[in-house]
Amino acid sequence: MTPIIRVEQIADYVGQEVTVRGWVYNRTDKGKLVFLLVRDGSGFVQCVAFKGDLEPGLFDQIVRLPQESSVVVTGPVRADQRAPGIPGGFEVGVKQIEIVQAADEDYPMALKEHGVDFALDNRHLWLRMPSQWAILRVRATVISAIREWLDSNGFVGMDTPILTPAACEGTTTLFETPYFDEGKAYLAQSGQLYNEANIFSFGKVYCFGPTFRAEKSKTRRHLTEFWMVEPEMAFCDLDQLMELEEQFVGHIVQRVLKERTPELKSLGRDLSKLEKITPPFPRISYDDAVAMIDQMRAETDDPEQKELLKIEWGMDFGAPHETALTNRFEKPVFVYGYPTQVKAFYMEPWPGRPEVCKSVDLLAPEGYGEITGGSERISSPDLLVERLDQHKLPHEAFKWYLELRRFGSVPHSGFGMGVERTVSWMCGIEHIREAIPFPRTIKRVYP
RNA sequence: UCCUCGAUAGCUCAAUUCGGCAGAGCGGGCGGCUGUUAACCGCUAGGUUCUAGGUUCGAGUCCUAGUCGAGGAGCCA
Repeated sequence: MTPIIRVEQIADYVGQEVTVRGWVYNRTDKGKLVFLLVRDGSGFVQCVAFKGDLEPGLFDQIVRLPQESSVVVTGPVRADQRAPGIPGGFEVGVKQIEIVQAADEDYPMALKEHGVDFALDNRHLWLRMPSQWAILRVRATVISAIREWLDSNGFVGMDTPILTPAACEGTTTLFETPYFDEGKAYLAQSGQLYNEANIFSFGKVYCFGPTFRAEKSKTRRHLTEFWMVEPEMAFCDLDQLMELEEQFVGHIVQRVLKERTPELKSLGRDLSKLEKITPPFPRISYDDAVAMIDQMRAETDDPEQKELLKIEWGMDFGAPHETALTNRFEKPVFVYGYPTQVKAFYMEPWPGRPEVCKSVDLLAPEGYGEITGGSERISSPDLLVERLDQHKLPHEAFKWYLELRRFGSVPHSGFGMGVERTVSWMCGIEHIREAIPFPRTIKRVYP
């Protein structure tokens, strides 16, 4: 019996006869010779058919086989440097071919660049293109690496609710939905507050799921529905948080490199840049970061840059600031100690400097910007009440959250990491919408 | 919410500073080719130039309004 193989393992079958099941991605016919580039989900492999090797009539069908036709191909595997594909360098000589379905001839995705609108309208088919296939394979590995590292480092996976009663952080806009007799519920934009409850039972936890933000952001870094992993730890301060984050991110990058090199290469990613991503990561304070940006602003001659890089102590960083800052580093860089006024209500103040809080963002290199945001949380019940009042947040909604500080409060910290931004950085792609199978943006909920 | 840009064949795009016959490549169809890499060669079909007005002898092109989209600011992961 001929083994049915996956293309990603084809190197193990050189010289053997195998069966490959998949779809015709491209067809090139040259008279009595035809090349089919077949994808099977695990890779792309070239299948070569000679007219003389096949039953009369069958070759004529293959020559006319439309793109995306489903086929079962059987024949010997050969190593051949000329053969394209992913991983490439191998081909299957066609001895038998079963045409499961000859696809319709009006398949809309051409083997070349498409406009954004067209590609997104056809996302259900665009997913079949090698670039999208490669990116989403990297995404799956990023997710797997996230869970693997947390699960093997004492974290307990906790699912936090997606339907929530109110804003976790009062600032951003929420999607709302009717909720029986209770009035309205809101789609979660973070599981953090629930995780702060969870740590008092489990010590170290993480939640991982979709989050929703009705922000009217229209940039290459934003989705309205995106995936976020949020670890939270009891007995953890800001320094320990940064140590943990760099181990975590380093692990994810190295595992992607180990398992997804063919995919990254097919995307044209510069692997040497990722190979450098190992702990420790540089750490700079917000104060120093402001000074660095101010200096860069003074050094640039570009008037547009000068305007974009305007900064004063107390302002949050915009994308241009982050990009300028990270361009100075080859690794992700921690920026810690942001002004209290630009951050959420629950962040622990810096000892002796109430205008600064114990927050930290991790900014990815090559212009990819913020991939994690975290902080040490306020552990004092009195201070937390004070902050709720300052932010004009209702005590009633936060009653349960305040109780966490009354029954065994401890220093604790956590962060959130955006999966799509991380995947975009790994893959070196331009736009976050390619880092999720079916992107949701302010202008798109189809398909 | 603001700024900038865009919309022409199924797709990607042309169509001359300054208005004058609607074009090419890919994809489709037909034919050719035993090593193609988004193959190549020949033939062929394919158009309400986003919508509505306006200027003009004449508008894809100029003007007005609108629709849709893009990426940037703000906000954020």
